[in-house]
Amino acid sequence: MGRSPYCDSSGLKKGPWTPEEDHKLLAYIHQHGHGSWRALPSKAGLERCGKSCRLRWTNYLRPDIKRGKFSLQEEQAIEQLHALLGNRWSAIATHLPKRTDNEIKNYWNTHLKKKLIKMGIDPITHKPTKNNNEEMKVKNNINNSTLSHMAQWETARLEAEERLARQHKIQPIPSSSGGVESPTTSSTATGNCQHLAGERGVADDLPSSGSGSAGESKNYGWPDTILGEFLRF
DNA sequence: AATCGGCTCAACCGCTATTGT
DNA sequence: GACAATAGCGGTTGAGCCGAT
Repeated sequence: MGRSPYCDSSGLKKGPWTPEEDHKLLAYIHQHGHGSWRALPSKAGLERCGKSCRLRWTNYLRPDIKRGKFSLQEEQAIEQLHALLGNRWSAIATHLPKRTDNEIKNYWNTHLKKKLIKMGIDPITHKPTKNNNEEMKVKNNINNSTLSHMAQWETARLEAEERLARQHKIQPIPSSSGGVESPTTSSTATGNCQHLAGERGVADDLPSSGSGSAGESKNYGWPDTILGEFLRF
């Protein structure tokens, strides 16, 4: 495939963003939306590639981003979602409103992974690395059976959502968003999560097995009841 | 005060998926 | 259907900060 390179090397700036650049990007997006990221930098007067602009916006400048320390609840949610979804950070991010996949990924790599290792838990399998005490075993049995169930559910749900998305292309549904959501967040994790929250009927359409492609890590909205039950463990 | 090492996190890179022609 | 352009994802890097020595 003729894929364009990450950034044309011709004089485009790299590295940390300056406040002026942030301001230019923000001002442009507020006025016009991002439209085509590829075309945005020249229109906004930025010497950056579109990808860099998109990253800056989604990971830092978006108004619906919460920054700062992760709460205990968020931390537990990440641990449990990671046990279920693996390193699918964007999928995990859909369940943590206002957190970006990049932020969650960083937090996982710098804090949670180490914490689990310290506790004698394999951060990949989420199983005890050695024979821990009986209490741990019982706890993990509960978790594993729950997670296994949830994983099946998740796979099936992905397929259903995929079908739903295809239907929407044919027959677009009216948008119900009304919050801080900028016009540019339509394809972001948070946006999709909120969007799909109103489409939970898809669960009724669950197939028996699935092969949700790895790349399709968008649109993970869980029914609150199930997610709530899941996060209790 | 200097410097060393570990940690954090914003940003980059390479890839795949999706969309358009 | 083939190809090109674009969007998005996950892994990795490196600059800057901070505490220990």
